[in-house]
Amino acid sequence: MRRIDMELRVRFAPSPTGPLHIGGARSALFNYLLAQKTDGTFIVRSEDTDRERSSRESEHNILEALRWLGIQWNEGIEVGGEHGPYRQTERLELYRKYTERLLQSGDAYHCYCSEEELEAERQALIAQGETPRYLGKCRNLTTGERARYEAEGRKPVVRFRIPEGEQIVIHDHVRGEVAFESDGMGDFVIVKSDGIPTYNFAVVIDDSTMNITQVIRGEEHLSNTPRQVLIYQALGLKMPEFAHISLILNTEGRKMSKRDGDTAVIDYQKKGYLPEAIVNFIALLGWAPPGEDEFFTLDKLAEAFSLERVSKSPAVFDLNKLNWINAHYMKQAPLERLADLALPHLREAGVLPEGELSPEQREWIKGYVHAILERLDYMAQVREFVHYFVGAEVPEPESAAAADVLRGEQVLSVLSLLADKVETAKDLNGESTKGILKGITKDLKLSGKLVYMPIRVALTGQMHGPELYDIIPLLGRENVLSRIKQTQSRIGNA
RNA sequence: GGCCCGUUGGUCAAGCGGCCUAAGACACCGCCCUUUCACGGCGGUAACGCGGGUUCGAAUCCCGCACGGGUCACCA
Repeated sequence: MRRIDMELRVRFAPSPTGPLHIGGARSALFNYLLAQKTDGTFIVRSEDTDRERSSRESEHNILEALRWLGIQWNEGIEVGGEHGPYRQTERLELYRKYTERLLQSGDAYHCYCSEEELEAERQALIAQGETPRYLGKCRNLTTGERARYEAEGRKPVVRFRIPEGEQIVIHDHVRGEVAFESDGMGDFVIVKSDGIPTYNFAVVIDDSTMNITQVIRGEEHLSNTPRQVLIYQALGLKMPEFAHISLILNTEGRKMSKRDGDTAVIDYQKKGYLPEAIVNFIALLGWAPPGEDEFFTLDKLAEAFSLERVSKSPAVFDLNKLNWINAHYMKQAPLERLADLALPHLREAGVLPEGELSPEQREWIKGYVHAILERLDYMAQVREFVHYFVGAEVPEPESAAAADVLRGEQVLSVLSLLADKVETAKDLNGESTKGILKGITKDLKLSGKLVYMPIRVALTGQMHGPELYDIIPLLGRENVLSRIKQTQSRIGNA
């Protein structure tokens, strides 16, 4: 066999009717990984035959999401290649030719049934406890009958003629051999009355003409595969190999749907998750690495990936684990990058102005992110900590216990000494703050607890939180003094 | 409803007939670290859906049942 015959060609073929979902991203990823691993070709095309719901905007969004994740394609939309065009609506002429062949050979025929007629047939079958399907009313129309329908102005669809009594066996790389009987299938529509092919037809022509060697897609396509196989056979086309990967479920064990909250890649991008964390996480849904290691870059994934280790059972999307993985990558990321990521969320929180930032502001963001990094699962959470670090106002003590801390007899002297030291400090930074705090315990001969806790509550209203030597410099001299003053007067009034 | 797929701890999963008195990870709980919390370290609780076979031996193979899911569109 020549090299060219052996080259692996895989594809991701989303329908541009919405954002890229987590499940779609995983399908794309698995295809991409296999192509990378084997030096094959990864193609992205668009299945936009649903004119009602498809949009260029969605297509663009999906492509952007793939790029953001780092999933690159070397052939297809916006990239080009020898097998284009890569949008189904731009390939109509091609489908027409194949339709003609099927019509000629008798493997397909025109059907003039109206929606009402079909619906009535469906209901009747359901009432009899049978599989709702098309029974083949128009299978053998005479020319006269056809002419009469045409005269009525009916626009026909083209249906594929399902052979009787045939068994279709699919060799699936994930599921093994799966057998279907042709008898339960009705003749299905391959070309709609507006001349646009349906998915099951177009996908066959595309995969075939693009020389796809492996079709890796979601399990929801498994039941449709025998229909596609029949078309390959009728047309005498070479069939790709199949691999159907299991679905991703929500916490209730059902297929992830919009109602479960964040199901699109963009949702996570907006919340400030890192793309490498998402990739790592979804790779682990339905695929198990050979060793103990759980952290994989895209390159490492491509090295380690294989269909043999893809599991048959569906996986539940576990946000906890995503968060853990994301936190891991955040701790490794350069502070500059994290600061950029934090920026939009801090703006939204109203603590940073729009427009260009001063170098001091940039430094402040870096300091801030650094101070709270270990408590973050994803970047949008930076908003939850601003009250510690921003503003002249200190929140009321969070609890009775916190209020109690401020009732200690040493508190007022601790606070006024702190105010003195902060006011006179040459430079307020982490180091100098440590010195100040230590100095207070020394000067007043107090235990650490009697110093640190009241200061914490006086400055933040909270019993817990980030290190004081992070809070104080970031808060800034004025805010610290103002917060101290505020607490002092609260104590005085109590 | 017919057809198809699946079923190991709460979750992701290893396991491909003896190495299993079933690995690892997330979550949870406890302890340690930290003059707070978090991070980190150490430890713990927790699973082969049920019933039949096959076999000297089954989480692993076969059959049935149950449960979950997918599909049966002029959606993809």
